Amino acid sequence: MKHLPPRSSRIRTEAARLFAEKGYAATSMRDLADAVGLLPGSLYSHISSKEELLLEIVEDAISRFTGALDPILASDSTATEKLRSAIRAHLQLVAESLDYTSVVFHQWKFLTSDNRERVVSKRHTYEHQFLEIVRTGVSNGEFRSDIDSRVAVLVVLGALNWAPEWYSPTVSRGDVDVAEVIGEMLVSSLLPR
Amino acid sequence: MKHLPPRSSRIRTEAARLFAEKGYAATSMRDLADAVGLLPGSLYSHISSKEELLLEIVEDAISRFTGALDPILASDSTATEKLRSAIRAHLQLVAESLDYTSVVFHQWKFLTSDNRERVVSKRHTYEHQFLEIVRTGVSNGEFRSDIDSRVAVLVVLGALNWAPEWYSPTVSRGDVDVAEVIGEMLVSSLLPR
DNA sequence: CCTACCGATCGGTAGG
DNA sequence: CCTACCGATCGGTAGG
Repeated sequence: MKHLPPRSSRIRTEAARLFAEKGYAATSMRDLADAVGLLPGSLYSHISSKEELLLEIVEDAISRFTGALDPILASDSTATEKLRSAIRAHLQLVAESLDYTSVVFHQWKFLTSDNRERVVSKRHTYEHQFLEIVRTGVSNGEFRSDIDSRVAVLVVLGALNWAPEWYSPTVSRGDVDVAEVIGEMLVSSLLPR
Repeated sequence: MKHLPPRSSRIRTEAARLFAEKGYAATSMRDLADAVGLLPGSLYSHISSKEELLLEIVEDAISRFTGALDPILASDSTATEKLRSAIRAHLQLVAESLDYTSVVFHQWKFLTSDNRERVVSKRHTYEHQFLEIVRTGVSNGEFRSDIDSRVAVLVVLGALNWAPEWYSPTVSRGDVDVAEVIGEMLVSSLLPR
């Protein structure tokens, strides 16, 4: 019988689940306390505030995304291969931690002032990593040049960011690997015809 | 000097704006009352409840989307042309009514029981309209057959549903028509190579 | 459409 | 980590 994870990380996991499911604003600290088996006030010996909890979840999740892209960007693959790897890595993270991903993409708006700005800028970093791949591909002729690179990134990330809404371990259990299909579609959308 | 729209429709417009901006749960009836220049209690002579207001906004918006696809599906164009038209129509609606679109895609989760089920089923109808286009294209050879049609629809709608996050009248004021670029990318992603 | 108000619930804290 | 509680705010209503 394994021992449970330390309470504070248990709290973060449950918070991510609740924020993903009900939304940040509609999740009360009492909901969270129930989920981890504490009384509401007791949460505050482990966390400092509700928003701090959201911030930790969001920053942690974004770091995983940007971190997964670093080795891909640093590799000496073609832009086409890099884009395909980036898409695969992104969907892998989505599947691995659906709740965290869902929170980072849909709940970051509830952060206020400084917290919000920091997160927005980290998200821009992630978008920029994709942009770099696309731009490289356009300039060396791998990708078609009649498509604006920034729009391309928004389309690709749009399709990917929407994935937590429907992507689930079940979907990928079929005989086709859904992530590969998505990657194939999105890469194709950029290849010259 | 034009006269203002009737108060009840003004309430719905402002509600859509606030729900889109702050989220449904985080928008209070007091926020809404302030926005339309009434006292909180007075709202209830025009609407029956907060959720009813959300339901009206969401159902109205979905109807515009499915309604826009009807003539496209009924036309005798090729699947490729239909898909391109559907994408254009979708983005047109997004640009025209950003708030309503944002609410329909991100706030429908706050509907409860019956209301929620009705809305989910209307959204499925919309997805099915796209699915029909893609399936037709696959079976007559216009679209590649190695891509699962359902996944294709989720990718296309993912990219489109994400658009309210960044798509704005400003974006399309450049020398390129962003909607055309998106359409070109998404159609290309399905063409045989 | 306002006045005046309801009970319920919110995030968070003091003191142990 | 619990007991006991805070002021603020919530969606909504009765009566005019």
